[in-house]
Amino acid sequence: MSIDSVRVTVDTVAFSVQQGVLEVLLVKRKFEPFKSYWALPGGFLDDKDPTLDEAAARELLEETNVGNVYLEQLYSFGDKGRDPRGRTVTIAYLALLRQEEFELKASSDASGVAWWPVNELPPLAFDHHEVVSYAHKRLKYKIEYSPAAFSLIPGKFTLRDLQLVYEAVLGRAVDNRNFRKKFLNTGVLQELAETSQETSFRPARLYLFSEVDFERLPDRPVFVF
Amino acid sequence: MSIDSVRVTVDTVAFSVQQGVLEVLLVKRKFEPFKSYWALPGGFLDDKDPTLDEAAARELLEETNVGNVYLEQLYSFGDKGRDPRGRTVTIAYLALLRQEEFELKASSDASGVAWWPVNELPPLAFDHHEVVSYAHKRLKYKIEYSPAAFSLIPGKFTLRDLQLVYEAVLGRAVDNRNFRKKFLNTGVLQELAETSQETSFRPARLYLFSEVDFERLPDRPVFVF
DNA sequence: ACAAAAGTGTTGCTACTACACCCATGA
DNA sequence: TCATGGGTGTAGTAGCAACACTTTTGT
Repeated sequence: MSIDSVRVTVDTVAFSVQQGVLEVLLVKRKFEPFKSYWALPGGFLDDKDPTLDEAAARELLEETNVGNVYLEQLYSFGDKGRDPRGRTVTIAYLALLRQEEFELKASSDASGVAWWPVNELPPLAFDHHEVVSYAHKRLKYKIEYSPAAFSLIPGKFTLRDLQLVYEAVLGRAVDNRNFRKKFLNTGVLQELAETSQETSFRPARLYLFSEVDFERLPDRPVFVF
Repeated sequence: MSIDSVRVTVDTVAFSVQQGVLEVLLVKRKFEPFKSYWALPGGFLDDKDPTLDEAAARELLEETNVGNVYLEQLYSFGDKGRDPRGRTVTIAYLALLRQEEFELKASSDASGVAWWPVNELPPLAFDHHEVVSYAHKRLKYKIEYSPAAFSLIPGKFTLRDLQLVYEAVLGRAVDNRNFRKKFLNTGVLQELAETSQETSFRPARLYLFSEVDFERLPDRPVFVF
């Protein structure tokens, strides 16, 4: 048994939607292995991290300056040979956030941080392509029965904002009549008196997501369209 | 950073249904920590294991003599303090099987192996209660949109067998008229000419699960009742 | 008046729920 | 003939998909 030669990292697939495009947060590696490749933000589990979730949050903050976001554990990857330095188990996390809320800042062991459209990724370090595609698949499921979409839009949003998130994540158009009807019927949207102003055309009504009303829904609400 | 002090184990929550009762496979620990407590079968990731899945299968076979079963990764647990020996990350697996197909055999570092009803578990080592309850929750979901239930019954089965599995896993009765109707309509059951004989009352028709027909179903078929 | 997106209603269909009784068999 | 599960049908309802046009606003 080679217990002590196993290393554990915690990496995060952070998604956001920008102008209708689903994007992933990547950092550019400054050191070997995979020097100058783009990779998921993450790093070694530290014995001081109280939990894996906190380790993921810590690494994400250190490497990209993104903090205080929705994070959930995704899957663990541990095939022999996925890291040339030796046996490495990576616990992957999923994060959902709004780009506008953060100013990206690379850590000293990276030469860059950037958002990349999930459909136009550069070559990635390790098996990070596989990790991203697993995360994307999971997000598609999540968005259909959880309030995950609301982590990707501002607190006050229009129905269009919400629909754009669904279309970006699912990768297909949805019927907007049915979309609105269905979402308004769920009762998880709180209509505001305000309207969005930034447009040169008809202003749209703003809504809030109501967490409490969401909790009142049946076990597995379905937001599919 | 304390990279080398992190240990990785792979533990399995193996479920089966026996006479309408959902049961979990446990081993009795022979050594400290938690000596003589019951625990999930599992052990340290070995550098020779090509994948985590294979590590889980290997440990399950070594510790209980159960092999060649449906296995899927569940979740990773890594809170500080969950193992008194030091930082330990456990990658938990879910297994589904039929008790009749295996003869349990404890490994030399265990003093027993047994099936325990999930609702009457003894005190467990480490945070294994949490792991089991996570696995149970996941199984409830899985059974509703995947053919997981068929891993818990023999190849040839009656609709009653199938219904008992759903009731055991979900922990509630289901309407048997609707259950039959719905399942027969999915088209994933192949009716056989044979009937089950072991009863002292009316024999029931036997069915086979058709994997190919299952693949033809929509993305997320729903077997909920 | 034009461009752009906001917003809305109806119809047909499918699929779910709820519910109660007769049937076949072995002992 | 009795006990036990095997097996079936219907009616009401809810919710989904498909589909096109009018409204509001800024320029």
